[in-house]
Amino acid sequence: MLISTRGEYGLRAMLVLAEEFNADPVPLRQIAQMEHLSEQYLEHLFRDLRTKELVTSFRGAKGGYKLSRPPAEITVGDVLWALEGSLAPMRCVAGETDEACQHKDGCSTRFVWEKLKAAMDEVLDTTTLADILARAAKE
Amino acid sequence: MLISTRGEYGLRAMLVLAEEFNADPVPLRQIAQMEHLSEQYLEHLFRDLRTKELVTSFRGAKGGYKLSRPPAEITVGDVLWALEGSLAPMRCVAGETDEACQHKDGCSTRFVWEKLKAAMDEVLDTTTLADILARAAKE
DNA sequence: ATAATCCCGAGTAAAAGACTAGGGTATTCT
DNA sequence: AGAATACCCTAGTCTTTTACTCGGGATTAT
Repeated sequence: MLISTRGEYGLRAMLVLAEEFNADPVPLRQIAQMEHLSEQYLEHLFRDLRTKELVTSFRGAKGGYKLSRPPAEITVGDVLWALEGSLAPMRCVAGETDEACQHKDGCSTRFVWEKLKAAMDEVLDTTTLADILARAAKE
Repeated sequence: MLISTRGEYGLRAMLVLAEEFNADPVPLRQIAQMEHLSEQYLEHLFRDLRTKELVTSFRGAKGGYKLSRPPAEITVGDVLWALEGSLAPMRCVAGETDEACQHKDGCSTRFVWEKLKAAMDEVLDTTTLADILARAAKE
């Protein structure tokens, strides 16, 4: 019941890009060094971030990545969903691949998972990268 | 980022006991049959539920398990915490084994995990087994 | 041309998850 | 007393997921 390193590292990397939003693209090597992460591992994460159109890539020398949208328009949920796949506490409320609950007799626990997911979504969908930067700046 | 089968099965089993709170102890075999679960696997879960004092066991013929407290005094969080170990999205906010965040430069993502955990705890700590039964009865 | 980058498919080692096996112990019913 | 019922406990195993590494190819600035 934990966010994996994909989500953790990915969010940290996205915050670096958020800080550099008005500058040149940032190469992964630089992010890796700043955040003490494996460059090769980051590449995998960024492949997903790119296909989900959260970042734009620039190839070749002087290349790197930039956010596709301003930091205020990217939520934590966007990032985690792209990297973790799903953020629901239970498959039956994950949406996406709507695999029905196979308990005919009305799964009584489902409403708990729905409440839990709603509470999580509330935070994930309202917190943006800009919010995090603003919060960090105050300290 | 999912609740495991431990939490899922355990909660379902606890709901059976909640329904039978005023009756005789319920043997695991019966719960296993009703919920289509492995009896042996349930035994493992109930060991944890017992050490966390959520259920009381009665050995021998006519034995089984009963809730240690009324259904209105056992929350979903109690059950899941007993079975899943921790319910935080990130180790650094899990409490318990307080392993400090090793980012000296003030981990800016931490506040997200704290908000997320708070939102989850709100649901987990306020929803009781009695609430779930009441909800299920309405349908 | 060359160096700096992103791009991509495999492969792998470790950990976690989801159980099963098989014995022991306490209690009750007959 | 003895059989049956049930909890109790330690191991072990199989599968899936996680967290990476490896090695090469494509693209672009200088």
